[in-house]
Amino acid sequence: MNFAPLLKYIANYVSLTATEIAFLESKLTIRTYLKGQYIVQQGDICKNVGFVLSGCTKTFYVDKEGQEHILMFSVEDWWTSDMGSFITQTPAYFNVQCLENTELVMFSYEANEELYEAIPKLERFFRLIIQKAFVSSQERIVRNFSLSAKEQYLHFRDQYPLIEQRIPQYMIASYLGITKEFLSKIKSQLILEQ
Amino acid sequence: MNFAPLLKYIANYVSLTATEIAFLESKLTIRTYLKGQYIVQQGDICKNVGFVLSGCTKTFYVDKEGQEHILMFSVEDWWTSDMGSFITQTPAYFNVQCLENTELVMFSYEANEELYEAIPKLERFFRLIIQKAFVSSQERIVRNFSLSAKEQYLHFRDQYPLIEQRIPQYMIASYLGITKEFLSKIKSQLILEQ
DNA sequence: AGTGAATGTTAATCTAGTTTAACATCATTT
DNA sequence: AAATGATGTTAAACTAGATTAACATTCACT
Repeated sequence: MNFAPLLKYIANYVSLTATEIAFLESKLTIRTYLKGQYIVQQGDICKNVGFVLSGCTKTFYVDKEGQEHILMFSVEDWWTSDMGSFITQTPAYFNVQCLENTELVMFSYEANEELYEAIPKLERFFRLIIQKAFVSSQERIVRNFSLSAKEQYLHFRDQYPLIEQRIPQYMIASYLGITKEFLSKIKSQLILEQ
Repeated sequence: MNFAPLLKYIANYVSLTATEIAFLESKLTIRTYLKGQYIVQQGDICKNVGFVLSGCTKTFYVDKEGQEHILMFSVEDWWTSDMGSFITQTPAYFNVQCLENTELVMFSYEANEELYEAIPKLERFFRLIIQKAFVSSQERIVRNFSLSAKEQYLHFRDQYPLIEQRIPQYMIASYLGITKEFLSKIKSQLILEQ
């Protein structure tokens, strides 16, 4: 059970005693999924929030035309879940699927509640990371309506250079909200421009 | 000092004792702004999160072309601030301006920190409301790339029928990420369709 | 009541990004 | 090495929404 990356991550926000760490670990589980497996499917109740130890997932939504829209990718040291489903324990709107073999630390709904009761510092920890997630979600909304597709792609490439290498281009197009054909055009334009 | 709407709102999430309420109130201030006044300007450090008692604000971003993009409206029982600036105490990205005379309960950064220390239930409260804000921000991203402008307008009208009455149409267009001319076209189409 | 500013409408022209469809490349399995 | 499926490219035709510009309406103030 390798909780080290999670503990290091938490230590950026709050500091836990040895006893608290032991209690925390006792409430968590580690689970591995194979490439292609679903962690959550649209309509499920999302029972866990996962912290990625290794691998990569995509969170996406299939619209009424059957089109897939990718909301986020999660790699090492990121979180993955359908937060809406998790917090209200109602059917999920999103799918979460593994793009690689993926190892996760699982925080179940019940474990989270117990952890908040027992260790208020963890409530602070989650408040802090959700605040950050909220802010970056808002920033993305702004980018959506103030940047062109090309500018958004450049921003993505800039901000997540490592993710771009690991993920097929048509999924990046879906994340950016454009077609794979248009992303291909943008990339060939960028090559000409250099 | 009329904190009643705030206390009622908080009671939906956590229950406070009379002593806790007294302490909370001692850390808060109420401030009124006139229509047109700025609560936060791009570049300021956002010192407060405001809870709207009455009135209405818009949170917007001015892009490099000078175009204004409205991220949210806040009316009674909603929150208003530049959350990114507030949590990191760095210069704001957004402007917050009053669309009506507006009365706010102000939570300063320092007050918030003291409140979290003194009353862990308030840390829970903020965690819960930020979780909700994060989820609705994600839902908006999905709508942005899976709905047409017309569908997005109908969704807005459905979800915020009262807000639509109070706000000029060109600001609603800005919120939806379309031009006022196109929103006008959509509305005349909808009238024909009936 | 009349004037100017703010808000809203209409229509023509334009463009960023979509759709469709055919083809190219790459990786995996047999 | 051939075959299959997954991924990526190119180009032509199309469309949702932007831009521009002229005009209409409503509001707020003297």
